[in-house]
Amino acid sequence: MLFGKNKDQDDTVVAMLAAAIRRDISFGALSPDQKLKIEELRQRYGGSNHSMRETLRLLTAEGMVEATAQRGFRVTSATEDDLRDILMMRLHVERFGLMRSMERADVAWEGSVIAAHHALRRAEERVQGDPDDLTALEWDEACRVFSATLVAASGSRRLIEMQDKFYNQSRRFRLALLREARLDFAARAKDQDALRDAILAKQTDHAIARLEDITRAEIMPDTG
Amino acid sequence: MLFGKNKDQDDTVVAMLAAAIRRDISFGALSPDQKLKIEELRQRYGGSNHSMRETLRLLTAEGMVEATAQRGFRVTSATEDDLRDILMMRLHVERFGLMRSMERADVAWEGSVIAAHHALRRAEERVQGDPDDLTALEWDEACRVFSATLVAASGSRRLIEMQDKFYNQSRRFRLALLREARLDFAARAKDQDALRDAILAKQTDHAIARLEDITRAEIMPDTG
DNA sequence: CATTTCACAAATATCCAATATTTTTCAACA
DNA sequence: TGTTGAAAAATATTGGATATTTGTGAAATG
Repeated sequence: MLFGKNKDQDDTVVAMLAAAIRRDISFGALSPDQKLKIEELRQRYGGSNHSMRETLRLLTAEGMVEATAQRGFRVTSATEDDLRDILMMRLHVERFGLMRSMERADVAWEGSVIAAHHALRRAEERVQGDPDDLTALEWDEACRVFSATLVAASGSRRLIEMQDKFYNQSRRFRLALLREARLDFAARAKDQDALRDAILAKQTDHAIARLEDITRAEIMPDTG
Repeated sequence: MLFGKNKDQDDTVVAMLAAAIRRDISFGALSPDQKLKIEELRQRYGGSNHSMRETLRLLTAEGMVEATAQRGFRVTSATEDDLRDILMMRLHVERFGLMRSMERADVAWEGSVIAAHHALRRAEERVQGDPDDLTALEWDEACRVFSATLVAASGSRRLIEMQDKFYNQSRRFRLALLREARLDFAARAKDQDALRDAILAKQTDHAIARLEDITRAEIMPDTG
């Protein structure tokens, strides 16, 4: 029992469907505002009509899909304003979470920050150039883990959940930036290193400022 | 069908079930951590097994219900820590939203603040003593509208949604405080008036401080 | 010619009943 | 005392069917 593995993973059909559709939305295979008809989705992803409905309801909760009564589901729109709104919220959550994490920091958390930063650096080196989808996915996962680690020691379950939710919503935009080669990897490396160092040096204000820099660069990649 | 009433409204079965269960959780008819078996719920509220599943999935997204794979649903637990976490998040969201609203304030918004404050004051007067459920509901609704109004001009759809979500989660605790007569209505009136005045006077810092006072009084009602 | 109306097709929401899978219970067993 | 392994209970998933709503286009109206 002590070493029982975590069985709460993607066991269920609904969870698998959700993962597949979530990924396709993130990669743009399902476009913003696209109508999601149950029958078509079933043909593409499998599952029964009810499983598909439940899946879409789940994705609606995550903000990837929007539902209108009596008018079905569609992919959440992704305008410039949406991007700004999502990243603004994510920054706000992560800023607050990072502050709290730094207040409650212990050695284990500092270790996980270092580890996540290291993995991120490696992933960023690998993803430059012309990455395939798998490399892009690994890079995105490293980004996700790094961001999640920042708030992991905040002690607030709901804050952690919210960070995850907004990260997922921002993923589409981030992958689009990567595809279009609009990311300044040199600047990112510098900011990420500075953020890690500020965290380890317990310079909260400095860390927050670096976090803001990193996020802002994803809102306006061509100006800063 | 099962609920022959208000057919003219756009309410779907799932939405009606969700409203009923949400209310019963808020009022404590469904206790924290209580197992929610589909069959029992169907007997009590009606609906098919799928509608009920979808409803529970919806409530899960709102944080009122928790789901575990292969182990069904249960009412979200409501410990002292949960209360603190929820109110901390709500305060954080409302604080940020209020700041943004005050930056972008216009006459229409100021008017809605005044209106919401007025309705809240009336509702608070009426709910003192030994209120019945309907009065309590109306009071709660006035509280909700007032809080929602604070962030309504923030310009961020997601911030507004988040405020609503955390308000809904905090409702249970607030109604419990009312039932147990642990609310200091005199202090609330004073704080609410001060908050409204600070908003209209565009004293952001002061308004934020009053908002914090109000929220803190709901976390530790007997010490403030 | 523009507009309204209405029937019909498409899509969505819901329900009933049945099967498969997974947990939980509990008593026999070493 | 602790383990094992069925039986029982609960959950997850499916299929097919029906009601309800929405969208569309042609005929009717002024």
